[in-house]
Amino acid sequence: MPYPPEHKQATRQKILEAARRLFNRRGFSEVTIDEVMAEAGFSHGGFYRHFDSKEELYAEAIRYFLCKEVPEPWQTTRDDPFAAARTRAERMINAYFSLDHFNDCERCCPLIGVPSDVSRSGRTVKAAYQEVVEKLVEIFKAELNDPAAHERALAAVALCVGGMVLARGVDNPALADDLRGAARRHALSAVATLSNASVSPLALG
Amino acid sequence: MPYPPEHKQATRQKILEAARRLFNRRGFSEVTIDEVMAEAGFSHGGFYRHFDSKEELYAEAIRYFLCKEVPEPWQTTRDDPFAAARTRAERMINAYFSLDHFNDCERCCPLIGVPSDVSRSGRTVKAAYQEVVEKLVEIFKAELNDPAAHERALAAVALCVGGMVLARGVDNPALADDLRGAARRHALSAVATLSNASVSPLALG
DNA sequence: TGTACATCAGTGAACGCGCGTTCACTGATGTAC
DNA sequence: TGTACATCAGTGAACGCGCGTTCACTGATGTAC
Repeated sequence: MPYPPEHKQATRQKILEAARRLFNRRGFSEVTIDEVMAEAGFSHGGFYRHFDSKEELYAEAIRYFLCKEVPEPWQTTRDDPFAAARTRAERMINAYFSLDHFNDCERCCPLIGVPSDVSRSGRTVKAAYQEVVEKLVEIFKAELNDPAAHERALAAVALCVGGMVLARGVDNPALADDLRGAARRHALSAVATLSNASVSPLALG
Repeated sequence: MPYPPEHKQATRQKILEAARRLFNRRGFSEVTIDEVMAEAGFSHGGFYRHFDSKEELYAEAIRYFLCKEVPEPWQTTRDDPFAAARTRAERMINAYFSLDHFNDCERCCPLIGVPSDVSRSGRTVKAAYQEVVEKLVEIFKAELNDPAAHERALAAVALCVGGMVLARGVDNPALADDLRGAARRHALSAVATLSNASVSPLALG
C-alpha cells in the first residue's frame, strides 16, 4: 500500500470542492473536466482514478455540496449586536439574506445555487436537495409552539429561496435589495414567536 | 421577393417556440441545434438563416419566452367557482400554484423554469427576467391600498417562485404538495385586501 | 540503516465522437413580360 | 394565362474543433529483507 488510503480520499475531496465551485458558478455542462482538475490542482488525466465519468462527478458533486455539514457563510451573520436575543431561526434568516450570501456564488446555499439543474435531474439528486429543504424546515419550526408551525416553516423556506433566487435574477441592484428585504421581513414574521416579535430589525447590507 | 416576409418570421417563431420547450425542459447546453430544428419541423442546416449562432438563439429564446404576452397556463385556473369574487392577484396566485402549472415544465412561468441559468447570464437576459418580475409585482400590488403594498407584492412573488422551485426540486410528492400549499396560502394572505380576506379557499390539486 | 521492489496516484499525449458551423445544392414562390 | 427567371428558405453532406475518455508512462511512497 504505497500511499495511505486517506491520501486518495483527500484528492477526491479536492476535486469535489473544485467541482462545487465551478458548477455553482457556471453550471454543469459549461465546465470541462480539465477545468475542474486544474482548479483542484491536478492535470486532467488523473480524473478517472476517482470517478468513472463526468456524469458521476456531477451526481457526487451535487450530493457533496448539498449534504456536507461544515459551516457555510449563509449559516451565520457577522456583526449582529442582537444575535443573542434572536432564535436560531431568526439568526439563520438574517444570514441567509445577507449581502455576503447574496454575493457568494460559489459557496452559497445549494437551494438557490442550482435549482433549475436539480429540477431537471433524477431522484437521487432530488432526494439530496430535499434533505437540505427538510433541514431548514426543522430549524425554522424548532422554536415555534403553534399548530401551524410546519406550514409557517415551509413558507419561510419558500421566502428564503424565492427572495434570493429573484434577487440574483434581476438586473437592477435596487430591486434586488428590495426583494431581499421584503422576503427577509416576511420570513422573519413567519417564524416569529410571541416573545421575540419585537426584537430590533437588523440593517443588512 | 419570392417569399413574403412573414413567412420567414413565422419560421423564426417556430424555432423559438421549439427552443423554449427544449431549453425549459433540459437546459441550454444539453440541447443541440439539430434537436431544436427537428422539434420545429426543419432540418438543422436552415438554422443559420435565422440566427448567427447557438449563443444568439439562447439569448433570443430567453427573451422570447420571458416577455411574450400570450396567455399562459399559469395565468388562469380552470374550474374555480369563486373566481368572480377574487381579485386578479388572487386568481393569479391560485393559477400559479396549480398542479397544471407545476407539471408543465415546457410552458411554465420562466421565473421558475430557468432561474439558475438566468443568474449565470449577462445583463440582457437578466433585464428580461426582471421585466417578468416587475409585471407580477404590478399585478399583485394593483388592488392593495396600503403603504406596504409594494413590499407585500414583492414577498408574494418570492413565495410564488420559492414555493414552486422547491416543490419541483424535492423528491417526495407529499412534501412538494405541502410546499405549494403553504407558499400559496402565505402569498394569498400577503396580497389580501380587507374585503376579500374571507373568500373561500380553493382546493387545488 | 540501506537497497530493491511493488503499488498505484498523477501526468500528458493521443484518440475519436459529437455537435456547432459551413456550403453547394434544391425547390418553392413571386415577378416580368 | 403561360413561361422564363430571380430570389432565397430550407436541405443534408461535410468539416473540424473541443472535450470526454484512454493509455503508456513517471515518480512518490510504503514494505521486505
